[in-house]
Amino acid sequence: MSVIWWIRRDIRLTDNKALIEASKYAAEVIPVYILDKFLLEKWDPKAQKLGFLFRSLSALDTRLRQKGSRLIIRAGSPIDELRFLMNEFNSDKIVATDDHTPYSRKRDHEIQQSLPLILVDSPSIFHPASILKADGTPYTIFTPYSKNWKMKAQDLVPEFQRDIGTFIPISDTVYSVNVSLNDHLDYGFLPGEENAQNRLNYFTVSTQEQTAPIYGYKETRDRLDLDQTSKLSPYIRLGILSPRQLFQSVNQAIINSTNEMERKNVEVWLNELIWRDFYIQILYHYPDTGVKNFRNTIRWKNNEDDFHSWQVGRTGYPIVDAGIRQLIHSGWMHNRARMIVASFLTKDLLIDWKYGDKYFMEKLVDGDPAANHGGWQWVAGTGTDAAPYFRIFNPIIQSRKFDPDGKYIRKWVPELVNVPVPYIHEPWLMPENEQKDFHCIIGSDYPKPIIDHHFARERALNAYGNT
DNA sequence: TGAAATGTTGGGGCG
DNA sequence: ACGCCCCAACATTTC
Repeated sequence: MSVIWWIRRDIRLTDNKALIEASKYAAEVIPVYILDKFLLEKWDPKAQKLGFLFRSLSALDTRLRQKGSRLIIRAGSPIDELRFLMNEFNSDKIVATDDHTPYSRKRDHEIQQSLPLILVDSPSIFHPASILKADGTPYTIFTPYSKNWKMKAQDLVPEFQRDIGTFIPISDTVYSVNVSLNDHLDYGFLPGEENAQNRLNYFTVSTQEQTAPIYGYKETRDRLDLDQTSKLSPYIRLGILSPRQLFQSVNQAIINSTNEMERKNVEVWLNELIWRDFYIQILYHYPDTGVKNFRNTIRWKNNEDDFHSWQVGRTGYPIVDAGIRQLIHSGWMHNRARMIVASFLTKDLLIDWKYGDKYFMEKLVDGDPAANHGGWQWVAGTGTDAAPYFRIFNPIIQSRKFDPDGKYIRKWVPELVNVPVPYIHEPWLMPENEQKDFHCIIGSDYPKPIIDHHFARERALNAYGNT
């Protein structure tokens, strides 16, 4: 008898409770990843997120081969594939890390009706059902949630298993990977556990030469030109890093901080991990968070031309277009840029956040339903713990504040590469002769703004205020 | 994890 | 010297 280790959002050997659990049931563990045809059909086959996934699977396969095993990848309907695999490998159990998205829960529930699927652990640090208000209902406001989270975290022993090493026995059946790993580029994110561990180490552990970026996170995280964020999200999204290890790294960084200011910086990043848990539990308790507003009804305009301009990064607002193009070209976007482009779509263009949510999910290598729905609803002012409806980002002010020299803009919007600093945030102000001098004619080389922000702001206040 | 409008204060120019 | 105005700088409120 063997046991199937069904890998989903836990593409790692380090600190994998499902793998440890699986190895308790049988001497032979069969590592399996199933490309879900229901999800695959919806995805652009050239999307970076697929490239990153394939390469991460490939990296896991390499690690498994070093241990005398290998990864079996199938494409199809999970329940059918699992049934085939159980027959082929004479398995009597399937073990997987639990997942709390509505789709995963429905799928797993259906599978459990006919197959012995055992779910353990969670992709969040705390299980979504484990942090509740005194009356047993879920939190819908972040601040009290985070207080409770932090209190519970004091008792949490953040220990993780380095590697389960020789626990994996040989599985000598060889299957071919039926997806091409070479069609996809993964750009900035190096796949696999080793790269993920290196990045986590770089971000959280200081060396003699330099202080770890986490100790400056509070001050620099919003700067688009400095790019001092952790860049861990794609690894966290696929479970290439375990949530326990993230928690332990943060704790260690707090212990290692040399002063109050450093500790405060680390706590801001810790807060981001708590936001992630918060939105995972929101989606768990309110499964329609992705399809309907948590609060408020907005009369969207949903103009198709406007949406298209936004999608391709041709709104005429450099900071908005830079963000979108970073997403298109790298599969990732700086967090500050995400807020700016999201505010522009929902408030300036009055386009339903669901369009933006869907677009982000298609493009982002770190696209996670819970965080994405939560973030979009927050910006749109329709969410659980939403930004007030009148909080409308001014793309010019944001640009000046967080990309003062236009370095980020010039990197992603090459049409503007010669535009000098005084005009970089609002190039339409350039006189015609300067447009010629800088090889950037507004209206042909680079678009005119598709909407006037001051007009758009008033319109948004009306649309939001009258609901 | 905003921004604009409005209010207040105080310094400097100037008749 | 004085009052007046302007406006920058900052604070508060409003959307």
